[in-house]
Amino acid sequence: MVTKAPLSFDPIAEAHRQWVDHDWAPSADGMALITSVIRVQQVFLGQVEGVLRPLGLTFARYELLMLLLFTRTGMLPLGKIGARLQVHAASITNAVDRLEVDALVQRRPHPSDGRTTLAHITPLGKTAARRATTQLNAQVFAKLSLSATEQQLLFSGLQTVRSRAGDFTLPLDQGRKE
Amino acid sequence: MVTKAPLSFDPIAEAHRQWVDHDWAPSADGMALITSVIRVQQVFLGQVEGVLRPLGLTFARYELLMLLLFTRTGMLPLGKIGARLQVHAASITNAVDRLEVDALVQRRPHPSDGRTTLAHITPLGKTAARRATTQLNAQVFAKLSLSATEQQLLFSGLQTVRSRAGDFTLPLDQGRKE
DNA sequence: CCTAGCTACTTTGACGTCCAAGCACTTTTC
DNA sequence: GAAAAGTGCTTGGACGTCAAAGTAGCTAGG
Repeated sequence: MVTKAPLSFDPIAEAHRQWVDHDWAPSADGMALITSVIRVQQVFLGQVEGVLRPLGLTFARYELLMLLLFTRTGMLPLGKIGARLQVHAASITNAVDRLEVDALVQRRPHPSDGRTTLAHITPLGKTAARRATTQLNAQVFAKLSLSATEQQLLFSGLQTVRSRAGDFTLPLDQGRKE
Repeated sequence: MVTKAPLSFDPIAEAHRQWVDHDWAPSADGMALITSVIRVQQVFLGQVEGVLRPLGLTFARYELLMLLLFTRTGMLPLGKIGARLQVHAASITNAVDRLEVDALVQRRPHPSDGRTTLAHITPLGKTAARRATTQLNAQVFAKLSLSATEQQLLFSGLQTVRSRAGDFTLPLDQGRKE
């Protein structure tokens, strides 16, 4: 987590100032926003992994486990998992490999399509996923130190970005409020 | 960048629904927000690195270069760089190693403190940094597809998160608006 | 002085991500 | 039906991040 003494100024606001000083003002806000998202991700991911590490999980594996946990049959083709989690197929292969080593997931051949492999969550995997969720909820998700309004605003703005990035297309024009 | 066909629903909104269904409602918003930030970071970073790759840079190295570029003397101790960019010392060592291979940066001994190493940006490094900035500004930072208001709102919310995470402490109570 | 304790940086190792290639198994096409 | 094209997963390589351990060099306390 790096855990250093805090700076006495906001480094991103400082970068924004530099951008304006260098006549890049039109891009300054965009730069600051993108840099902020990257940094906040680092902060959040650090908190999440801090909770998961003692449980022998990482966020990538946790997400995969939860996806399977929420599935009626407890299994999903690796390809679908990649589409849902928005990660490269190679990353899924990697994650499933490690989950399989820990016996939290098991690979199974697809009954009708020989190319496809299914990832199936084991009882051990379900237990691990539930326990991790309990801890994440208590130690991270429920303590964001942001007002409900702020959280809603942030989520909504980020949803717009995701939507425009082509992550998904909402049936209606939700996710936007002019 | 993954570049897959978009889903017909928002996967994070779906996860939020699952959280509520499983009686984890109090943590659902936090989970959704954190997951959103992690995903949006992936999107932004992908766009940025897409521009930088042809230039032989990564975002980590670009940030380091810009930090040096903005310095009067063009040099900074590795430790300070780590503090400013909020990354682990080992990551700085790694980044400087690679930048040095490309002759964009040069390591120099600190004049008075034998433990400290300075990273000094070369003329080649300055050129690379400026060219990269021009492209990033034009192709990414200036085209965020968000209204100025939305950007401002997002930035502000994220700044609050960073501030509360201990990244920095503002002299006044800026960065918050109740 | 000289040892004990910091500090600053590097090294090594574990993971995650992506890209590019390679394989094997469909599906299409003629 | 056999070749061509497409799909799904795995492999190997390049990078980035962090944690932990190791190595100099600085700084205090006795």
